Amino acid sequence: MQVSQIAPCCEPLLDAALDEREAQDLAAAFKVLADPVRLRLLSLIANAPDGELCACDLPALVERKQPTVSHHLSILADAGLLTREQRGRWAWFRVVPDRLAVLRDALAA
Amino acid sequence: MQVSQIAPCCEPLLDAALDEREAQDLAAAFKVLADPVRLRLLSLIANAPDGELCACDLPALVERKQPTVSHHLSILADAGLLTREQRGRWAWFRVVPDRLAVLRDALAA
DNA sequence: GCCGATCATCGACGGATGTCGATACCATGT
DNA sequence: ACATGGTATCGACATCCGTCGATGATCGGC
Repeated sequence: MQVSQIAPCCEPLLDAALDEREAQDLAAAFKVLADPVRLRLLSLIANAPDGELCACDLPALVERKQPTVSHHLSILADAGLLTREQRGRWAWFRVVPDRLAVLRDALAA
Repeated sequence: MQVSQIAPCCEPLLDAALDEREAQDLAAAFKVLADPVRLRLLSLIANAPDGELCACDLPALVERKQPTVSHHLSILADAGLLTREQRGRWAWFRVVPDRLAVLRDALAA
């Protein structure tokens, strides 16, 4: 999906008109959130017992096959919304709340 | 694009795990924002002198042809992010900040 | 060193989406 | 009534994206 790290790119939408590059960056960021599987992965990981979840459990939780889940986790991690930590055979993921805050600020009044 | 009105659908992402329907609704809402032309239209209209802009000026401002702009305006209006008012031959658009607030709340900590 | 398990990557397929020319619709002014 | 001009709709096209089977890479245990 060609994702780059979500970063503060511009004033809030309602405070100043976006130029073309700012609009592209912000749209790319929202595109990451514009998929129901990715939203569920984010919320499942954020609400997991210790704030982290093993990739091995996720295909069953979101009802998708393993390559599909891996694909979505990559997109979320590339955007900086998740961190990935390899522990033995297993990959553990945590959310990075600051990245969501960037998008929230773009929608501020 | 099959858009329905943006409405509060769920607890903030980080506060509770989304079920499948909530995730679909929220993803559909973010999909509306996941396009650079639509983001520019929103910010241009929000920052216009009287908070409104005539559709006739928009193709030049966003550098797209008239059918393309009309298409994006329809998507934004269907989502409830814009209101459309016909005045004579011209269509005037205003933003509905409350709808953006719904999405901002979904990203709250 | 081999095997099994976990996860990423590749390739292919189908459906969704952005774009725009052509056209239809509708309100206004002559 | 007609012509004009702004806007929405239609149809077509190219591209993008989600999905998953097959495969590859890597790690731990036997």
